[in-house]
Amino acid sequence: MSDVPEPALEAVPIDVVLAALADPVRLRFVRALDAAGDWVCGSDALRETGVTIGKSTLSYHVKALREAGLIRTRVQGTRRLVTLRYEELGQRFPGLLDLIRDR
Amino acid sequence: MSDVPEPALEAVPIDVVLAALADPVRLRFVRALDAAGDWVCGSDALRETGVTIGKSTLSYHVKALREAGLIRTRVQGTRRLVTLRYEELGQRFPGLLDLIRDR
DNA sequence: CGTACCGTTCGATCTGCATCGAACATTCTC
DNA sequence: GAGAATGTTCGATGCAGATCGAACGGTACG
Repeated sequence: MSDVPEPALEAVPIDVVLAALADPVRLRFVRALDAAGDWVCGSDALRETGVTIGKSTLSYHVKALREAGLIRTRVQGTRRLVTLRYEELGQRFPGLLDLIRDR
Repeated sequence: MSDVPEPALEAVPIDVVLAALADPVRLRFVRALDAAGDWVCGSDALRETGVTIGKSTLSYHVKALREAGLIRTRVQGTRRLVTLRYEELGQRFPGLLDLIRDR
């Protein structure tokens, strides 16, 4: 179980969220997570995006997204599963996820 | 009306908008424009933010915001008046302006 | 136990962006 | 027409962020 520590969304300013979403790799990654809609292995989600980056870079981006309050990370064996924080995001930043969905 | 050319909002991807808003100076500037709620001189809006940057830097940011479809620029004498593109933004990116309003 | 797998951390590097100052353009005013 | 005010453009610079590879740390599984 043991989740990776994450910030309370109330403590996250919109500035940080916008900065997190401004990176093209992270934006595509978040969209992939949204398409998955549930807990998913980060490497798998990355593969969906078609973007190829090193694993250290992915780790860097996942950390950025977690600290921006966008995703949650759970340890499962040798893997890390991630998911969007749908409920909390909907409360704190209503409409945010709708904005980044395909249009 | 709007003398300075601006993109059609349909042609602007959300990526560009997010990148435009990710800069702290531009975000504060947009908030100042939103507080004004109407055509306003960019230099005056900047003064409201309390941020002090050179005029060339302001020009650079205004251009970025315009090309991101967020603001409209009108020439009035020796000045440039700017305003948020409220109606179009509300249609193309509903909830976007609400997100960046104080919370 | 040893090995393969998945991920993090760290240092180095490189690129893009924000910033500035100087020069130029435009318009208003006297 | 001269000068002041506002703003744009351009070249140079500095810095933060994205990227990589190497080394390390757990965990599953033979």
